[in-house]
Amino acid sequence: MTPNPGRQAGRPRSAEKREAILAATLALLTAQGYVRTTLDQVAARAGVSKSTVHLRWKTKADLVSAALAAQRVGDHVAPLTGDARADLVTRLAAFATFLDDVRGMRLIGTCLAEEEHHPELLALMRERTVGPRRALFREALEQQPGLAADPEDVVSALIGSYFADYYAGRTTGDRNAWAVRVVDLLLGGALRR
Amino acid sequence: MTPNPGRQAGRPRSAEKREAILAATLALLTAQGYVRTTLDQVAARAGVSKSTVHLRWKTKADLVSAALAAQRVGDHVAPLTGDARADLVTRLAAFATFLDDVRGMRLIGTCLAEEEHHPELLALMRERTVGPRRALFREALEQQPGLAADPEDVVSALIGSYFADYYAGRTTGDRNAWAVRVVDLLLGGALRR
Amino acid sequence: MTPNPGRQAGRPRSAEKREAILAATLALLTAQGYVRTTLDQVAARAGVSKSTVHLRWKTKADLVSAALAAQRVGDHVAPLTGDARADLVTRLAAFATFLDDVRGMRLIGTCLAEEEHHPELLALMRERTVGPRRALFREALEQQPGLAADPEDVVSALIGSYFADYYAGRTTGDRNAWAVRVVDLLLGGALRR
Amino acid sequence: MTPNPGRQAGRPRSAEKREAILAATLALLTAQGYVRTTLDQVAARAGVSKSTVHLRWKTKADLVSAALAAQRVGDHVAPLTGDARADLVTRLAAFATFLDDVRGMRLIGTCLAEEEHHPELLALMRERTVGPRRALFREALEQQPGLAADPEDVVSALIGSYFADYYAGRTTGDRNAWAVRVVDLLLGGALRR
DNA sequence: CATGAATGAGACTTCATTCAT
DNA sequence: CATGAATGAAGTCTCATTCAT
Repeated sequence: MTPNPGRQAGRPRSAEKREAILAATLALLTAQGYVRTTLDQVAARAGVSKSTVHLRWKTKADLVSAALAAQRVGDHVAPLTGDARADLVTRLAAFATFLDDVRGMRLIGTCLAEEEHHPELLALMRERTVGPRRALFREALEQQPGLAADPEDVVSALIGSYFADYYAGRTTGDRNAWAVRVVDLLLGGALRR
Repeated sequence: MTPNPGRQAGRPRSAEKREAILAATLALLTAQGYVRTTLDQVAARAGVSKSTVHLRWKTKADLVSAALAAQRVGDHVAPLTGDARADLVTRLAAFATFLDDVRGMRLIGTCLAEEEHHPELLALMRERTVGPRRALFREALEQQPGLAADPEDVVSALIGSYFADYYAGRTTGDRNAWAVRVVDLLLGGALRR
Repeated sequence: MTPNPGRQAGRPRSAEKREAILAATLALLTAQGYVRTTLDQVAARAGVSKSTVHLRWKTKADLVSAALAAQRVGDHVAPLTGDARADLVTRLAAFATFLDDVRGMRLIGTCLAEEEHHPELLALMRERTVGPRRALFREALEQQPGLAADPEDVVSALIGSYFADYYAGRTTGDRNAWAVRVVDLLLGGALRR
Repeated sequence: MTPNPGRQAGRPRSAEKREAILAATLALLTAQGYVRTTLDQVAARAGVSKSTVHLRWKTKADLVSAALAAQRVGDHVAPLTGDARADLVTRLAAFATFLDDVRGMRLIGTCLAEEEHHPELLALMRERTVGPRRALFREALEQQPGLAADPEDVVSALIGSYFADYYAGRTTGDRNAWAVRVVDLLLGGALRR
């Protein structure tokens, strides 16, 4: 009575479509935020019908969650060199460049704005993106001998410098020089010794 | 500016309604973000009709801009004491407490998320809120002799620490202790001397 | 603060539109049943926008309930003459003619079919239509001296004869002759005396 | 007609699935009506895929027609005893009990409601269900000597009493006592002799 | 034969905005 | 000035049906 459980019956789901849908969702999400992103847009951009989207994800929230969860962090991370200061600079510059490129602050903004209606979005970002990213900084930081501060505080100050600059509209052309300044500030402090 | 309360002629209650509408708008904006906030909700919360809202602001974007512009920063700011470290701690703790109380990150998130469709919202926040707030920190910081770093970088790291903590879901009960840690980290650096 | 409670502020709701919407709803309901009747159809037939419908009735079920509740029974009822047999014939013929004209069995069918999802429809029909209609027959019947049967049973057999004929596809051209036959059957019984 | 159960070749399980699908269709039809019954529900309840349903019946209307046509009436009919009154009571009570049990009025309601879009449903009911059922009553009635009324009128009044009671919400616990009352009313008439 | 994927048409509902009173 | 009616555009989700495996 039950169909052969070892073989998949029927037509298999297209993996390309899945990827296309998730990519389209993430792009639109970043550009317009959760509420403005419509399933029509997603379907059109992914080149599938709206119903195909609904076939795989029951609701819009499900789709968006899947798109966020499919994000990857840590591809192409430069390996540690043993020099904490240099590694922090490298990773901070890479982080800033990445967020610049993907307009990351808009996506982050959406998750913050939707915290009331869809707390799972922020939760997903924390789990899949924030956590791994912070771990990269912690890892680099732990190479540093004589660290006297709470590493999490340092990580927050590093990452937060990007956020606050963006929010204030401070633009920075050279991400490397910026990263050097921020890391030096955090490691050495603001005061002349 | 306020209509003479003893007279009947002119436009009675006009200013009250204006305030009520703007306050309702800001509250809803913070709770739900731009797109989810409807004019019906605003009108209901302000105790006026939807048309009354449209009478004063032509579009929803205008209304929201007005609500953001009406925000005030710097009420009840503690005066400087001459002790940069202490003043920074005071102001940072006040800043964090304020954002905690008004769920500020949601409003900020909305402005970031809407940057594509309504860049004026983020611009307004920068002009009316971010700028004045950063000035408070700069002012306190400039009391500090022997400052070797770019003050704007320090301000971004201070403010950004709040942002990054929030985004990461790091919760902090005692805002004062937290501010002490962050200010010490920024002024003294992460390394043992 | 509260607007003058004695006068209606703003534009009054058009009574014509209300009537048109309810009439359109009832007509479509009769022709197609609950589920097939769409708000687009209702709006188009009533000559209003869909939103106008929603302004007055929050949901489709509300609208349909209102349309059913607005039905009237007992307009143009012939007054009693004192002759029970004659009055029953008159009223039964009128009843059958009315149901023939308005395709009443379809509307009844819809309410029966929707009993699971929308029991309020059947309940409304019972309260507004069935009850008053049965009362007309009871009233006529009670004039009859020497009534030995339960009047409600007699009413059910009279009315039910129409239902069963319709369901069986028995067509009857002359509603008066049919009513005479049914009333005689019920009053006198099927057996030769 | 049924495939040889001892063989593997041909179309195994085909008949079982057919029965399961038709039974599921009828059950859902009764519970929800035509329009609300979806092929997904039918397939799920029958334990087959939606495509398997379409493989056998081209459209939803075809499937529903088949399900209605597959209904049987007259199983377990008590044989006639020669006593018309007693046989009518037996059969009327059985009829009422059956409709009570299978929620027959909802299915009937659906066919009435769909008369516009799918007249074949009502036609099928008349042919397969109404006709045979009425024949059972006629058969019992024809045993009665001295019958002065049109037998079809009597049958309609008997059956219709059930319909009208249901439509009016008159509930009856003891179906036998109810049948006695109705048959007596029809045979003897409502008047005291 | 049987399954599951894919789709186009359509339904209900929401909302910013414009009118009429 | 202020209100409530009226509306057009749009959004999410459902479903019968057709394809591909």
